[in-house]
Amino acid sequence: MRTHEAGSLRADHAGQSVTLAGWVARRRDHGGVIFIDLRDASGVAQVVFREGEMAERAHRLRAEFCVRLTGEVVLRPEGNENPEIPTGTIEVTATDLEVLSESAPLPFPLDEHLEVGEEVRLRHRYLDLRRAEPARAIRMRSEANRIAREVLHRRNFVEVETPTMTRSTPEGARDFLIPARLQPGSWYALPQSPQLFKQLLMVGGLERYFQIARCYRDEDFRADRQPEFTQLDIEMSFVDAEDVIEVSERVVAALWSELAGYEIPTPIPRLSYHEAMSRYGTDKPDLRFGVELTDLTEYFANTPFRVFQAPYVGAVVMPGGADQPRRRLDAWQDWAKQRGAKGLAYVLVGSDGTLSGPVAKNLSEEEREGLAKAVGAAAGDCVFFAAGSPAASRALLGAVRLEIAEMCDLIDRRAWSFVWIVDAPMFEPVEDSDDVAVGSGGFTAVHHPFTAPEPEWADSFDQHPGEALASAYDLVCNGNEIGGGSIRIHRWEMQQRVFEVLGISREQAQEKFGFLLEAFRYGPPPHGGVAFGWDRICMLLTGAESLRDVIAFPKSGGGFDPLTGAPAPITAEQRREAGVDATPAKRSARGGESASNGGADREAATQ
RNA sequence: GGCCCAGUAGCGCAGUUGGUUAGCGCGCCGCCCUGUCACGGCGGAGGUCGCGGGUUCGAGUCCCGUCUGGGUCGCCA
Repeated sequence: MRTHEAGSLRADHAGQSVTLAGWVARRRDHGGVIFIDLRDASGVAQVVFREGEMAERAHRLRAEFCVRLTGEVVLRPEGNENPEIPTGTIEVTATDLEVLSESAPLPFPLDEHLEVGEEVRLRHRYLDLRRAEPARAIRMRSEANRIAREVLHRRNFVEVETPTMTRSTPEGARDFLIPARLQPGSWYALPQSPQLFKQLLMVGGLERYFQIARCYRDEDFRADRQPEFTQLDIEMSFVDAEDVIEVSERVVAALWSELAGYEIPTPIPRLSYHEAMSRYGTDKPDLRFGVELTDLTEYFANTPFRVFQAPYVGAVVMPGGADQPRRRLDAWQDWAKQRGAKGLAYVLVGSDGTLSGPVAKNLSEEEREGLAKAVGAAAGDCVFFAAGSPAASRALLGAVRLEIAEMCDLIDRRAWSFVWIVDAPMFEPVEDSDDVAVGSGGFTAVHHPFTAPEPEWADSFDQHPGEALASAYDLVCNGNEIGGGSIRIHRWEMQQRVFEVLGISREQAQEKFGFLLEAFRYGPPPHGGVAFGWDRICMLLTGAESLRDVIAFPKSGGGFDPLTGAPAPITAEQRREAGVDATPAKRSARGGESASNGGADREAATQ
């Protein structure tokens, strides 16, 4: 249909007759001479129509008409080159023009220079995708898929598709459900991740599995959360954590090398969960800047200030923050309250080193004396404090840290920082997590209930569940968790002990995970794996602002698809046929009723 | 579920303490234009001010409710 792609034409094509096909990106009509920017997937080329019939026909062209044309490639007249575009030295003098299809007036201009609201772009995503930037993001994602497949295929991984209509898998989230017409009243669930299937594939002897897997979680929306999202899911047999980390680093290094032109220094440094929490107040620290938390619990052990008579007192320093106007400091209070804190105590360090602010006068003279040194504050800085339970206080200070980085512009936008967070606890007390516990043991799994302990805790994790460390690892890039995984428990006895800590009875375990436990009766290999949040990785690699930019047809808030209008009501007939309202017939299926999952699993989810 | 912001022409936005016929830019339609490249010139069309109620002589503007979108906390990795 065409002989060349528009964006491929160069000066060497001069003199050739070419046939192009694409869209009218822009028309510049001078009456006697008309210029058309013809765009196809490869780029744009200028087409010239001169007087006579060709000009007459070109005059009727409009934006986004789909056309095919033939003409001669010629060098542009001296002084008329356009250095802005790769094809700027040439133009095509049209000798024939065929309108393949016309376009109605556009709902929004396909103009790189204009801002268009996201909602209208998504409603007409097929038009949005004709623009350079959205198209680039989608193409880059395709490259990311290719690179991951190449790395993994080279290492003899097997790409396997797992079901999307399944029994609910135990992640922490709500399931999307599909009524089963042939068993009215019974429902499939869409998988929250292929977690259990990939473990079954290990029992099945595949040894090295991967999948670019769609996952589904029915939770409320967030800036970067979609109800359906993609993981690069990996599982391996006969490995320890080092092996999984090594493969993960190969994948990530290849992605960043090819798509971001950045060579990730490997091995990627590691930080213990404990250290991350105490130094950065989060398990996904952004290490592109400093500003660490200081633990002042000891420092204020005998403080007269009641607020600081707490199990934990910590601080974080805002460089140059002492000259913030009162209004700004008040805004911090509101900001902290919005996060559920009572407020945000602060002390200003004056240019002469004296402390001011409402908190300062409550401190003892001794405390005031040594404070700046204790937190590493200089004259002109502002010190923010949080006091209370360690978890909540650190979380608040961690958020303050990010806010400071934003305000003081401490983040190098071109920098990449990667870090593994390791040695996370296996369990956390229920009261800390607010999770709906799977069982009633007073603990929930930090990762998921199939995560193995660190080898040194294998014998004793159930005696000290609050301290036991998991053989788990999370990969963090610029403060985003982009991947996570663990070594799994593969022996029945150990699994049983974990269930006991979680307060899951044998019957409950059988009901919820019976098919996995049965599989584990037949010589399961030691195994472990990892899953990468593919949407977020693509977002980071493309420099996109939003997850939606790297998804071809994303949903907007409330799970609504602005293009198709899904979800939509169904007819009474569909409703009846699907058995939505039917009561399930009693049957002795293995596993029993649909497994409700509490906050059992948080594997890898990293969306 | 809580909180914050937004919703005015196809798109992006302005609209003062409530006051005549709701504006601007782009786009669209028509005409003109032989070297533009975000072409230019002249003319024109296009509005349930998200929706519903209320206050008022009078509401785009004030109040209440509601819907949609974005952000955020809860939730969710």
